[in-house]
Amino acid sequence: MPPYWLMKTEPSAYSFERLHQERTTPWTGVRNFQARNNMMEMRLGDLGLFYHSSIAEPAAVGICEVVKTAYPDFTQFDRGGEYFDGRARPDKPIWYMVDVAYLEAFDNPVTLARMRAEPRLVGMALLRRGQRLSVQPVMPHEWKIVLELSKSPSG
DNA sequence: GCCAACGTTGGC
DNA sequence: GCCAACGTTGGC
Repeated sequence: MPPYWLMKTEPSAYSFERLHQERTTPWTGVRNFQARNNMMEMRLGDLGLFYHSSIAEPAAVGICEVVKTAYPDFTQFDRGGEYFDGRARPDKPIWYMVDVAYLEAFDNPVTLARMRAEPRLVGMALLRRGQRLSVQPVMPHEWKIVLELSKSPSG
């Protein structure tokens, strides 16, 4: 099991700043089976890169920690809500979520462009052509390199 | 069970 | 706003 993860979010939907304020949040709204399965593999204390997508400079901005392992995503039962799924039943949930907590912000956000330019990150799931998974595994060496990059400004 | 159509994601 | 990639849906 991969020890590290990447949590992708549009900051307009849920930002790292907001997680900082709230300290912890349920990771609701994941509606992709592979991403869900990744969350179901998460263990307490697992760490994740917090990634801001769909902005001018997409970037990993900090680190979050898994503080509650997978349990049913309540938004699937929220009739009329954005994430409602009529196929789901309380005794047969389809979608799961974990709780994540704010851990630390990077001194220097590591932009997607910078990751792409790093030869040692070739093969990272995030950089694979067409990769859209909102919850991804991160390999230990990739984790190390991203953290290393965050300690120095780019350019 | 195949696969075309459709919808969504997300970088650019 | 465009569009490539790819997951999902549904007709057959």
